[in-house]
Amino acid sequence: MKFVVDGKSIELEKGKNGMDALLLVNEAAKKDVLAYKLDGQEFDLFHPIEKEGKLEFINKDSPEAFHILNHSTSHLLAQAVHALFPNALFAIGPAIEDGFYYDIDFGDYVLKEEDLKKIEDKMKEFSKKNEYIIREVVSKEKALELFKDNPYKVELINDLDGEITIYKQGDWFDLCLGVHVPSTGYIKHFKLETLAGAYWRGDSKNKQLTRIYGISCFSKEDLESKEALKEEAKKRDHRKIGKDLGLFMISEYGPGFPFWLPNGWTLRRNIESWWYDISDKYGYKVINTPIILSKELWITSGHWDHYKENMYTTKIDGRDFAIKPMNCPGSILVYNSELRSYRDLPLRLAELGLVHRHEASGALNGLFRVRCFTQDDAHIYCREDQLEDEIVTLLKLYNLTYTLFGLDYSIVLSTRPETGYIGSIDIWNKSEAILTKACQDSGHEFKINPGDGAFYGPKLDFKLKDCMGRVWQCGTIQLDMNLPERFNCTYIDKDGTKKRPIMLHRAMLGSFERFIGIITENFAGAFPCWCAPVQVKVLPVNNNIHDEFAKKLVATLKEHKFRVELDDSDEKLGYRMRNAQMKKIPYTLVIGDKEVENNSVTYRRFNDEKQISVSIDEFIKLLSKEVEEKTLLVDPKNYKVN
RNA sequence: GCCGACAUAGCUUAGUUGGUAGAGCAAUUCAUUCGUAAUGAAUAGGUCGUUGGUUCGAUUCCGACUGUCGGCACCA
Repeated sequence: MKFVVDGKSIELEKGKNGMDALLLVNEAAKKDVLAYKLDGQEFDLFHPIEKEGKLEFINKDSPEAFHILNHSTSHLLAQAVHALFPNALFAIGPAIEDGFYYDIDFGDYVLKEEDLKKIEDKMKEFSKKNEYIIREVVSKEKALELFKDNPYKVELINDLDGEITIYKQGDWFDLCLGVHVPSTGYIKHFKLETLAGAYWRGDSKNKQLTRIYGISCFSKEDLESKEALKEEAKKRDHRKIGKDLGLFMISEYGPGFPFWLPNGWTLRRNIESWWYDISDKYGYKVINTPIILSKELWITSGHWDHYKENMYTTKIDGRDFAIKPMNCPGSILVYNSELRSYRDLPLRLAELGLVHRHEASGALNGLFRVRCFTQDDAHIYCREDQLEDEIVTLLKLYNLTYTLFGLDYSIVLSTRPETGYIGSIDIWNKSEAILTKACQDSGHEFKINPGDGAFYGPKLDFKLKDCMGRVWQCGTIQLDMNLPERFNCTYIDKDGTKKRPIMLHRAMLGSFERFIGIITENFAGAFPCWCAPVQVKVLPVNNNIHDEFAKKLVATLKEHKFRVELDDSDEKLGYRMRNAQMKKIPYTLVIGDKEVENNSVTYRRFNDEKQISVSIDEFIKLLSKEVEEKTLLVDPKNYKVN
């Protein structure tokens, strides 16, 4: 057999079943090879091959290796569970982005957390045996016979056509496509993490199985660093930081309805104030529409048909009303309230719209998923010839916004679904072309999801990546050919005829609740000076001697609209400094004899031990500049939470 | 909504064959007035989520409810 390795062609003698040849290659390459790729396709090390091609090794350092190892670990888990619970029925056990899981039907037995330890120990036993993981091709009939006692596997097999493969290790075997590590001895450093419920085939009509999540690494260090990353994420949890910093709370009297506390509301007001500024600058007209509107409006918009189960309703004077779950119909009523000329377009109506949606109780999650939230919504009504400019400007605006909060992002374009769409193909094609070009020109990471658009138009989604590498979907830009039709929106064109405007929905932050949750975790609560709830803490060294000066300083800073607090409590300086640092306040000023004498301040910036003395005027200048330039307080990527 | 776990002081939490609870931080008072991440002492603070049941007796065992957490489903 001939392979190309590192650009060189090598010839190998084929062994009994192909594996010897590859083990030879392995030997020759002197690498820790788990599997290989031939012309880009992955194969097990023991998978016999007959053809020539470009051969690449998958060794432990390659990006595919983690996936393969975790997949094999899920098999090891199944082997162990089978040994301990012979009646358990196995469904599916794939590798996922950060580990693996296996969905198992334990019958009437309720698996306990303690059982995980037992299973782990059993897995270690099997790992020590270091059994080969052997791939075998069987006929569909043979497969159905082998798995006849497992209805899940039978269902899977019945959906399969062509080659059916099973993988054997010792006397355990499982239905699987592969690829796997050569033997169970490769699986050494793993942990079973959590138990969860999951519906068979992801359908809530089906039975719920027990899902065991785990993670597997090639070295102890890797496993530990992955665990550490999770610990780090826990420390940044916005629910914890929200409590520590007094940002928000959720009462049991209002599940999913957050309360904003003074610090959180200040933070939000600052972001809102920035949002109003940027909206003015980018030519938006800001409006506000009622949160309760009659049911007929929601019938016209189509929301009633689709989402009535998730809408809160009420009766007023015997007439049915609903609390708005979206702002678009309100915006459209504003658009339709006047006769519009082509000269009026583009009309950009923005709104901080408070919406309510009845989310399932199990979906609620801190500020990330709530039942009442404020969207930074806008609806742009424009002519077809204006669409491109609008999109290009929007992309600029989005870029500026996400950069401001230290968030990386990528763009996903979802295009026309195959069926069930409305509007002319012509407009779909044109707008998709405009969206594609604008995204490509923006130079940002950009992907297309063909057929994933809504029935009423194509959309761009913005996937934000925080410093922990987690991805959040916040911003969207959606073209809508549906609502302008339903509400009969028109404008009078140059030629005096009525035309239908194109409607764009857009939200950058998505919702303030969710977005503040995300940036709380991204910054770990160390918000940039411009939006930080408290910007400056003033600490007099001796509150008998320096208090007067400190109070005057606080008053001066307040005159300059800074958010300042004085801490003249009866505590040592070190203690008060500690508190200020723990509250992640950008600047802590220490006022002692030196400062009083020189009419100066000595400041310490958050997360920095340097002490710098400057005159009060210089400090004001410095702070103003930082607020003006909206500098990040910490680089989220490098900031380690205590 | 579904599967599972959890619920003890403002916060973090200890509390096993069932006999009504301890601690640290925070708070209050007193002393201390201190130069950059925790000064000391004292005091107060708990229907052990709610509610039924078992029991002579329940924070502890069982059930229901509410809420939270980890997932699943859902997310216009």
